[in-house]
Amino acid sequence: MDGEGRSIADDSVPSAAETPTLAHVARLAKVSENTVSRVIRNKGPIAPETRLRVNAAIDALGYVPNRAAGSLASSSSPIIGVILPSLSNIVFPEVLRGINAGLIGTSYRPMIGVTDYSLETEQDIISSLLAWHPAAIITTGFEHTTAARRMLEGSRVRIAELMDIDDRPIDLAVGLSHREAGRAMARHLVQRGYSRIGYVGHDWTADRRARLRYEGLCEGLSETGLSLVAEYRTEAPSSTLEGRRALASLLADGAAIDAAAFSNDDMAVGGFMHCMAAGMPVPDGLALMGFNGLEIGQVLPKPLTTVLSNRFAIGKTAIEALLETPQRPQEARIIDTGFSIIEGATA
Amino acid sequence: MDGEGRSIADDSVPSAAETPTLAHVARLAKVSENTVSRVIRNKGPIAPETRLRVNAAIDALGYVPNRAAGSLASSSSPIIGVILPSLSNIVFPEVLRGINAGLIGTSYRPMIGVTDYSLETEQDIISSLLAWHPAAIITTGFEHTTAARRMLEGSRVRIAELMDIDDRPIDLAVGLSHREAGRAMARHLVQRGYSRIGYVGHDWTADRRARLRYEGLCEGLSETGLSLVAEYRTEAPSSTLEGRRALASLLADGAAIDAAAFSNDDMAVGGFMHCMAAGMPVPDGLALMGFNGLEIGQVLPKPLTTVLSNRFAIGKTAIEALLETPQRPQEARIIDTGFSIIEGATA
DNA sequence: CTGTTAGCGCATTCAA
DNA sequence: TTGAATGCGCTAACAG
Repeated sequence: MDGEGRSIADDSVPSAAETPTLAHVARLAKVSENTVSRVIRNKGPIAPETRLRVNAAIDALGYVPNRAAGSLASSSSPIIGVILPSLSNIVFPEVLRGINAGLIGTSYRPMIGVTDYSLETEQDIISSLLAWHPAAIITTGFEHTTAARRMLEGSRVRIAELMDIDDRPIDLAVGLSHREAGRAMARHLVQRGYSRIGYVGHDWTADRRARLRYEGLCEGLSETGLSLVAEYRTEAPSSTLEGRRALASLLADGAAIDAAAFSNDDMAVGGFMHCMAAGMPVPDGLALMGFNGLEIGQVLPKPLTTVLSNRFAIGKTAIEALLETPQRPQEARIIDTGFSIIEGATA
Repeated sequence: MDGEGRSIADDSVPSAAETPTLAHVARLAKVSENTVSRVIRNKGPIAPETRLRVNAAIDALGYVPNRAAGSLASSSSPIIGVILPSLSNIVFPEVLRGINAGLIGTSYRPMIGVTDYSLETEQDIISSLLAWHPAAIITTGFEHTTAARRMLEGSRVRIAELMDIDDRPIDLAVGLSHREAGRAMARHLVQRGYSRIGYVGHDWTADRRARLRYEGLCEGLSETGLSLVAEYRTEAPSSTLEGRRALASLLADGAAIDAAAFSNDDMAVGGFMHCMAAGMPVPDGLALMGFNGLEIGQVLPKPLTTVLSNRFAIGKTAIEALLETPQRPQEARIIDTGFSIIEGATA
C-alpha cells in the first residue's frame, strides 16, 4: 500500500523513485496526454485555464519530458551536432561559444565530435550524429569524404559548413573569404611601406584555409608587382612555440625581410616572442602580421597587427540562420561574416 | 510499383528515401530483429555465421541504429552530459578535450552546456540533460543549488564533479587540491628567497578554486612566518588584459613587493606583459608566478614559473572512471590528479 | 479547443 | 543459440 484512500488503479501520482510521465501529468490535470503534450510544445490552440491546470500539474510533479521518447515519436530531436577539427586551437572553442550563445533560450543542445582534422573521423562522427536525427549538423570546411557528403546530402537534416566561404556549400556556409583575407594582408603590408615580405606558416595539409590565405597573400603581392622574398613552413600544426621556432629558422637562413606575414596569430605571437628574446625591434627591425585577432596578440607589449576573423559571430550566425528555417531550403546559402584589419603596432 | 517480381509485402529493402531499421536488416539476414539487436550490442551468444550474415546485411543497407529508439527502450542513452562554466577560459576546452579523448572508441558522445558560472543556469542544464537519461553527467565544483543537488542525487545517473577535491563529492570527484596548490606556491616563492610577496587576482565570487588557492597561499606564507604584503583583485573575470592592468595598479599603489603570485596564468602572462612594457626586469625587479601551466606562459621570452594543473588528465581520468563502473557506487570516490611546479624563469 | 487511435524503432522480458 | 511478444513515453494524424 503506498497510498491511503486511493484506489489501486490510481497512478496519477508517480510512486517514489518513479519518474513522472505525460500520463501522470495528464491524470493530475484531468486532461488527455495529448493536451499536455500540446501545452508543452506550445502547439495548437489551448484554453488558457487548461494551460494553467496543466502547468500546475507539471510543476507539482516536477515533470521533465523524456527526450528519447519525443525524438522517436517525431523522428527528429533538439540536438545540434557540432563537429570541430580540434579543441586545442582556441579558435574552435570560440566558434562553439558562438553556437552555444545562439542556442540560449532554446531547448536545443550541442552534441559534439572532434575530428582531429581527419576526414575519415569526420565521416564516422557524421554517421553517429545522424543516428540521433539531429535538427542540424554543423561542421567546418567543404572537404568531406564521398560517403560523408552522401550522408549529409541524403539526410533531411540541415547542414552548416563553417569558417570558409570560398566554395559551394551543401546547404549553408558561414564564414569569411580566406583568400580575400590573404589579399588584405598583402595590401596592408604594402601600404605600410614594406616590400621585402616573408611568410611564416604551419602545416596546411589539413588546414585548407591557411593555404587559401597564403594564396591570397601571394596574389595580393603580385598585384602590386611584388612577391614573397622568403618563406618557411613548419611541418607541425600551428602553435606559439612553432611560430617562435619558425621565425628563428627563417631568419637564421639569412632571409632579408622587413616584414613577416604569419599563417595565424598563434604563429605570429611566437614570432614576436622570438624577436623579444633576440633583441630584434618590432616593427622597425621586422614587422609582424598575424591572422585571427586573438586576445593574446592584443596584450603583447606592442599589440599585434592582424586580421579579425569573428569566430564567435560565425557560430552564432550559423545557429540563428539554421533555426530560422528548420527545413533545408532549395538554394544553398552563403553568409559572409567578413573580416577586418586590426591596426596594431607590429606592422 | 517499386519493384519487379517482388511481392507487395516484401520490404526487406527500404524504399528510396526511407532509412533502414532493424526490421529491414533482420529480413535481409533472415533472422529475427532480436538477433540483429544482439549482434549490434554484442550481447548474448551468437553463432559465428549468424553474426556474419547480420553484419553483411547491416553493411549492405548502411544501417545505423536509431539512438532515440534505443534510448527509449533501454531508458538510458550513450550520452555524457558535460557542464562547463565557460568556454572563454581555455582551461575548460582542455578538460573537454580530455573527456573527448576518453570517449574515443566508444559510442558515447558529449552533450554540452555552459553555465557562465551561474548555479541557476547549471540547474536548468542539469534538468535538460537528465531528460536524455544520459550515462553520466560531468560538472565542475561542489557548489550546486539545492534543487540541482537533489536532481543529481536522485537520478541513477553517474555524476562526476571536476577540478576540485577539497570537498565531499556526490559520486566522483576528479581534480586537485587547490588549497595545497596555493601552499605549494607559497613554499616555492619563499624557497627562492622572496619575502615581500604580493597577490594579483581576479573576481572569485564565481571561482571558488581561485579563492582556495589564495587561502592556501596565505596559509603557506604564514607557516614560514610571512604574510602577503600587498594584494589587488580586479572585479572582472581573469584575462591577460586584466592581469596586465591589475599588476600595473598594484605597483602604481606603491606596493613594495619582490614577487607577485597571480590567481592564474592568464593574469600572470598579463603581468609579464606589463613588466616588459614598463621596463621592469623579471625576475630580478619582480618575480612572477602563475597557476595552470598554459602553453602561452611557456613561450614568453622567459618561461613562466607556474603550477601545472593537468586539465586534460582530469577530463580523461573522469571519463575512464565513469565508464569503468556504469552503476553509481555506494561510496563516493575522489581521484587526485595532482599538480606540479613548473620551474620557469620568472620566479 | 480537446480526445482517440496508432505507431516511432528498439531492448527486454520470457519461451523454445 | 534464437524467436515472439510486449512496452518504453511520446507525437501525429484524425475525429469530434
